[in-house]
Amino acid sequence: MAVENEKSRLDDAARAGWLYFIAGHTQDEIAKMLQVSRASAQRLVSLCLAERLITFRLEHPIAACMELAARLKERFELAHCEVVPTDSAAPQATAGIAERCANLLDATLRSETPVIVALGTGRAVRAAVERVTPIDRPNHQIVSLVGNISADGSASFYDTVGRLADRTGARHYPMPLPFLMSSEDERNKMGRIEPIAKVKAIATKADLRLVGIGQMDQKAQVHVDGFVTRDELFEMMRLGAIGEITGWAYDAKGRLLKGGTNKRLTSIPPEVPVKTTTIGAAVGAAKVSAIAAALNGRLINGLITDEATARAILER
Amino acid sequence: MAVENEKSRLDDAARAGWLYFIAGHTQDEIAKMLQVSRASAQRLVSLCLAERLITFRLEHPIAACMELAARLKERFELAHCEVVPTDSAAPQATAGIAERCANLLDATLRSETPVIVALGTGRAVRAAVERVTPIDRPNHQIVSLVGNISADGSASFYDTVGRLADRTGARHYPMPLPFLMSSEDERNKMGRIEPIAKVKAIATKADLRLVGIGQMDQKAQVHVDGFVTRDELFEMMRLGAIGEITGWAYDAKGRLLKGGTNKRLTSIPPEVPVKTTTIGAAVGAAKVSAIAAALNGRLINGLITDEATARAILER
DNA sequence: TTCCCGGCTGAGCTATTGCTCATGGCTTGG
DNA sequence: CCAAGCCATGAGCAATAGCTCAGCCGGGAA
Repeated sequence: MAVENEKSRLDDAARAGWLYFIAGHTQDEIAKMLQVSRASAQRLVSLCLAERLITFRLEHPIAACMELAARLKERFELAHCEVVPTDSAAPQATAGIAERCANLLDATLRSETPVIVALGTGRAVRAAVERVTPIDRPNHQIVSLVGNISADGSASFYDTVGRLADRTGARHYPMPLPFLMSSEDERNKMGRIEPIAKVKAIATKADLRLVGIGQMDQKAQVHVDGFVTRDELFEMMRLGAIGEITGWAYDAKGRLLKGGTNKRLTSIPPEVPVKTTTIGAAVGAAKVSAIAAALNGRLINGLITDEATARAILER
Repeated sequence: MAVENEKSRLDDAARAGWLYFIAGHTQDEIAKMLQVSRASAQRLVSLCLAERLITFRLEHPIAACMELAARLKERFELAHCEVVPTDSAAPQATAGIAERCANLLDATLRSETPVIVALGTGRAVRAAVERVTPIDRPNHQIVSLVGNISADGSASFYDTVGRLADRTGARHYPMPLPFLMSSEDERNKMGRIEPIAKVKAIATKADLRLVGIGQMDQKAQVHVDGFVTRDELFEMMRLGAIGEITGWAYDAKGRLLKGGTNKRLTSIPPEVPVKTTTIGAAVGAAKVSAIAAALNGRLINGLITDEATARAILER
């Protein structure tokens, strides 16, 4: 009898679910049809869901992305995660994630109360800044996490901070230092001088950090862009470097390396474990290890990537 | 650009649909996530549904039944249709449909305002009456559509009207006539006498008619039960009889036959096309033709059957 | 350039849904 | 047989969703 009742209850749940989701009736109508109170009809619909009698199938590429994002968020305890469809014509293209990053920046900057946004390196970050909707927010602050004076003394091409400030009217704080100093000692000295200390102080209070993630292999962006030499790169790789964020190299477990260029790096060091919302933006098979390491080491607590990369990270 | 926008809109719709149906967020939350107003989020969810980006799958035997019922209702313009799972152990069993018929009777009889229920023949109808929940409704009326005096003058075993009246305290009107009279003339004469005319008058005003559907083959219930002889049955079959409702034989197109036993039948003739809610209750492969003909001929505007039978009717 | 049109948007209202709580019937164990 | 406890029920309320309407924006024609 108990089993009988149970079965008939599930039958009714299925009926209610069908009428609700498939036939599109209201619970009131269903209640009348099944000769029960509306409250019971509601319970039946709930039961149908709870017992997984009904399943939803979303036939759209986006569905897989949402699913992956949810899994990444869960697995790495992320505050934010977005996965965009992979552009099959150009799997490395940053356009997709840049759009999402821009959207995130838009959302953050839209706030009327002053916010501080800190920016790192990376093509995606740069592209994102270009896509930010112009808006007038003079009380916001944009701060750079990396030195943006290149070796020859000119302002770097990567003047993302300036560009973003242009678009928002926000005060901006570029880091008036070379990417690398000539020695650890010199780096430490520079870190103490007033303008640098001020930038650091602001960066510490950032509400949002948006950073690129670089892999440390022969095609490492920091090397390609001429910030580190071939020898420096190789040394870091020998020390176990898998990836870098704002120049800070870390190993396969996401631990910042003690030696090599990290000693002379002027970039603002990542908080470990991260507390501020720190979104990593990166795509591509080459970056999978670097991204996974950053996630594991809690160097970032947010990720914007594409479907292929997300899948690869989860399958490791 | 138009295509671009369209695509991105569908992407958002898919995202919204995923977040709503799969992740279970509210539209308010989704609005915040997607940086749109709640109204827009609602539109996106609607769009997701409208564009059939999302589909519902109900993994339960009942789902197929609901689907079949909906198709039957549509196809034959039925006011009411129910399909129950086929009892694979006993495909002819009327238990399933009887339960539904009883439920329908319960619902009808529950009304406080007086209703008139008319009953026909059939095992399912009889079984349904037995399952009706007792309730006190002295102002309802239960009327028989068929003569319930058998050839030997005793009250028929099929005294469904009396049984139902017992359970409801309703006034009841059995039809005090044999199933068949000896001649057309006699039948017509009887039809005019006071008590019979009164029963007819009440039956005409019935709010609900619940009838069985019999097939006209060698195992026809009307013959098995001894209401018509073998010869009479064969004659009706020769005249094209496929099925019968309250004894009234009809052909494959659902047209009532002019000759044979129909001339001597005391049952109240079906309205053609039917206006009163008239529910046919029948299951079994043998009855498929008879049911289909009744549906096509608009002899009934409601059907309670099982999955196998429903499927067979629709596949004809 | 200006005007018009179509479609999108958000505000605000109403319908629908989800949930809580008090009640009562039913089962289980003594 | 009775008592205790469990679960289902329906009323009523708070949250959520759906819809209408007026206004706005962008694109195209004069």
